[in-house]
Amino acid sequence: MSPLQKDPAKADAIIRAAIHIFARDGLEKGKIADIAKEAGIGKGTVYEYFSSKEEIFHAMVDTIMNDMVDASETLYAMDLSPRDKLRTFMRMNIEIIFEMDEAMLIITEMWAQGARAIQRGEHESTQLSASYEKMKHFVINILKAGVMAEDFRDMNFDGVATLALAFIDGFVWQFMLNHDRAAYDRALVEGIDSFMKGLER
Amino acid sequence: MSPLQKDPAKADAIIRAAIHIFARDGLEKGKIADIAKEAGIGKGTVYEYFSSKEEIFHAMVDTIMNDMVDASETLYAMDLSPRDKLRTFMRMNIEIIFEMDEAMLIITEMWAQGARAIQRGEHESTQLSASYEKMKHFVINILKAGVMAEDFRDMNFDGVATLALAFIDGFVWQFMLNHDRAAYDRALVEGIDSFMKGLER
DNA sequence: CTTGCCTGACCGACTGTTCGGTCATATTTT
DNA sequence: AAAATATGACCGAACAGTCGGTCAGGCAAG
Repeated sequence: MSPLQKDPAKADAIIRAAIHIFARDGLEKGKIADIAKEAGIGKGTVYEYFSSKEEIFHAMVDTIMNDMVDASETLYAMDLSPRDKLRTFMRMNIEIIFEMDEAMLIITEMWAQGARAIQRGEHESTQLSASYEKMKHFVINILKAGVMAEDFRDMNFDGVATLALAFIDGFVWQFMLNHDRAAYDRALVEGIDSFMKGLER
Repeated sequence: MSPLQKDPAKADAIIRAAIHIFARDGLEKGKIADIAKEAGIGKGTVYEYFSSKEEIFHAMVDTIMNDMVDASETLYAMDLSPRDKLRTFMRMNIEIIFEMDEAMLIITEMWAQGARAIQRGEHESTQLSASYEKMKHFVINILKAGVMAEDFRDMNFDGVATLALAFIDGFVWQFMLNHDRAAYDRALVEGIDSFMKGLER
């Protein structure tokens, strides 16, 4: 499971290479040989650091989700009124995810993989949903602060946080297949405005 | 790419079998042999109806997206006030997608595939986004009717429709990895309420 | 007999993983 | 200091399993 001892920097280089290759070719079609080449090492060496392709998947998801949660945490730490904070949190989160476009493709595939596992009756998919829960708690806390400050109406926090995260993901989603920057900006502004309006007292 | 002379019912049976197998095993790992067995025919016969695995993908996406658009169209045709219509449209659409859970998994993978193609510079991904545009237009028309009837405030229709669809997709998404029915119901009610509240005048 | 669908054994390309061997560097010995 | 030795990171050729696609023959209908 763990990047064995050895040189952690090299393990990280392999992960970065893997993100690049798997984003380009897909989880199944992405070849270990290509990852090795991309990382500037031999194919055999990859197996000195990770014992299987699957283990690379896991390490990769950890890296990606940590990056995402870290970014969200930074946004969450901003010193703003709840209203402005929520608005900025949503907008910036979307921007960040867009910039992590390679990661997004991988997460999409891993998500499908996790959903299949669940439908098969396995309950393993904690890796992705744990990160998701963390992000949801950021939103919930902002919402609670907003109600406390009388910025927002009273609400079911979990439901509204779900709406917020659904919007973020669904939005990124839609524009994965439609790189129309102008439409994107317009929709983002109006979408967030409309969402914020629904929170008013 | 070509549909087929031959027996269209058998072609359809192959598609249905393919949806089942690919949802279970993934697009890459799903085997033609398994699809044939599931459809109750020999592997060679599959190739009488489709010339390649890729062609099965395309036909499958067509079938799935047609089913989804048809379902949305039925909802869209309901005779309700814009307010109730939008509410019902969103709720029912989510229910329908949940019931098409196998299809959802496949669309997720195809979506990632399409996004990769676009990042590669190819502009092919019309198949999925065309259906998406249709659904968006249903929403836009309901919104327009709502403004006309003075149910809703004035708005940027495209932006709000994007929000609505993002919510639908993102919502289904979140619960692909978390089959908590109670949480799902609560979040859905509150999410839609909040969304609708953002549309008030 | 001819036509045409149907079949599954077969082929060959592909790729995750293994493993015996190489070599740069560290450590010990002289 | 220099030689001898030990270590383990590194490598890629070879292996073994997998699967999409083909095709020569089977079988039913007319």
